[in-house]
Amino acid sequence: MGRGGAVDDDWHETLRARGYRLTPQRQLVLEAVGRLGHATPEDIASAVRETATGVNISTVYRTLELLEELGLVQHTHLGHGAPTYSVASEDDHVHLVCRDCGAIEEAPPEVVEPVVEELAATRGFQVDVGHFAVFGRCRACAETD
Amino acid sequence: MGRGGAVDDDWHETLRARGYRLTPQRQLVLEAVGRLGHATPEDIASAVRETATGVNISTVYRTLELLEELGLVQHTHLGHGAPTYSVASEDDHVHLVCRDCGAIEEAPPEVVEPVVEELAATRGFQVDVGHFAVFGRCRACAETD
DNA sequence: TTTAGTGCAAATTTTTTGCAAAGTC
DNA sequence: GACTTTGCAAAAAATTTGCACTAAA
Repeated sequence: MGRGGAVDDDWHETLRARGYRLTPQRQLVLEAVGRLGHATPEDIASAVRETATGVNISTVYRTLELLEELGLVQHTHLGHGAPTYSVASEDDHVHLVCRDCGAIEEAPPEVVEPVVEELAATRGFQVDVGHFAVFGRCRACAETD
Repeated sequence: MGRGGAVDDDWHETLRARGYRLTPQRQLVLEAVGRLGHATPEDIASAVRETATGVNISTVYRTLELLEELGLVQHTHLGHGAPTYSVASEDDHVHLVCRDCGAIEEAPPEVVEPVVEELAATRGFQVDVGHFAVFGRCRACAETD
């Protein structure tokens, strides 16, 4: 499931480099984010609660905020309510959110490449592909219709 | 400010056709949505409160839900917290949200045309261009950096 | 030991819901 | 007059914050 041993230790450095401490809660939250993929703070709290001693929900919020500030995780707004978190080291991808069933598909960034370039060229707008959210209806829902 | 007289009356029909009633609150909310552009329920409530007798916040929520169901308004998630509403009769457009200053630019749908077509062809995913939200940094913020 | 981090509980903020009164058809 | 809608207030989420206690370094 890993993508090389280095990643597993990098965050220790990242934390200490800025004077932050290494705690089991932070480790658990980071692991959960990686394991769950797109997960809301609530999802993460639940997952962590099963796996271990338990991490308080407010600690989850605080930890996610910290990890995001450090660039270890990032959040994306997928349309409904809560933002979802994922580890930043993973490849960026475009999110396809189905408005009917809520399913989330992912597509490679190349798909939106032409748009990204055009916006940069014509408007100087630098697209953050990781937060690129596309709404619509997935194949399954379109056919059910 | 109008875009033809027909539009002003159409919604009366739309409401009555389904047995809904025509109330000043509904009219005020719909007007405010059109006037404000991308507005949160809260924004709309404030705007309406100034203009008239006042419409309760819960009525604003209920009205927006109804108007959306009728296809008169639509909401878009632009990244931060609250969804924003706009009248559905206006041309669809792509939202460019700056992650630094929060500014919202709009781009014509042609910009994302190639992406829309590719997703339809390869995945059967029907993109709702009106909800297409692109995150990134606007020219001004990129230069300030 | 010293300072950061956590848990807990209370405070906020945002949206939803129940019901009686008021309004539209 | 019958049946919707609204306003109000309370109920539910979803986040945030203050503080005493615990734990890294």
